[in-house]
Amino acid sequence: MKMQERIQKLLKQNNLKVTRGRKEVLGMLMKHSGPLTIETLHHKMKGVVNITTLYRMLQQFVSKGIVYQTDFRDGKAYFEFQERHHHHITCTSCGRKEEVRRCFDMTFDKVEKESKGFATIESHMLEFFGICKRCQN
Amino acid sequence: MKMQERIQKLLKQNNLKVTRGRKEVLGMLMKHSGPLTIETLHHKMKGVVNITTLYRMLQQFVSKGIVYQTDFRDGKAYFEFQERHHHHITCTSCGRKEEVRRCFDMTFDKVEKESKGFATIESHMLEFFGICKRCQN
DNA sequence: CTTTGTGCAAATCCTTTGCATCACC
DNA sequence: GGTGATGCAAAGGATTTGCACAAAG
Repeated sequence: MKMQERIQKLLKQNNLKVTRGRKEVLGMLMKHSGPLTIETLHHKMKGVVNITTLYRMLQQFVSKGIVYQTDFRDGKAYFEFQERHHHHITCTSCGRKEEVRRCFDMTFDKVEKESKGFATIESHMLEFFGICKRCQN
Repeated sequence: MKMQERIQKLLKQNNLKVTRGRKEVLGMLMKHSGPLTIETLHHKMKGVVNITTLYRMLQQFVSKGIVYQTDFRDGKAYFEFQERHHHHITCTSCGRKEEVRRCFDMTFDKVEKESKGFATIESHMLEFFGICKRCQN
């Protein structure tokens, strides 16, 4: 399936109107591998969407589960398209990031059964912090 | 070992001077179970430490691994003493939080071996999001 | 034509910085 | 006494809100 088709379907499935802005932003997130801040995304989308709209759009995407929101302890939110679910490791010295492909979903299934007050688990956020080889020297 | 003794030792081990503010903040974090925002902590510490100092203190504690910093996608940082390492599940509807006691460290050890550009993993952040039983009805 | 999305400007909230003073070791 | 810690005021960034207008279904 072509990307544009896929985007259209994704939006409709989630009761979101198919607007130019949403198509372009989702497209950018799909093409770009790795987490993006609103600021970076806004830069890439110059003239397409206002930054306020971007905030509102991403909030919706996250709540619908289309986009993964994460945090690297640097005071801003990061967003990434959920192509194949994965995580990251961030260097606490220089900020360099590497993708962690391993998926823990099987392990995490147990959490759902053990969380008494909860009906369902919808998502999780997992980030690793360490020192990269370059910084260790 | 008494709490005050333990705090003193913890600070010295990490080359941090033993000040009244640090002792009281660490003490509060140890007594309180569950993650606290700076704002809440500041409220509890009224007259003891300035909010700026609190920010600086917590930054240090986190970088030393004494305190666990996490994020619940609500725009503020949360801090918790690392008594026994654990995680949380947050209701995306009402914000209710439950402790997730299960520890995944054994599983996560594999990540270290697989992260080519990284020398060590120092910490990780893991949070679950879902719907609590109360909100499901 | 109704509902939902968007842009703009302003407001709000969280966090950091600079600098002078103070306290621990 | 010297280094690191603290307080205060101000600055800096990220995110949200209100409202009028525009676009999608």
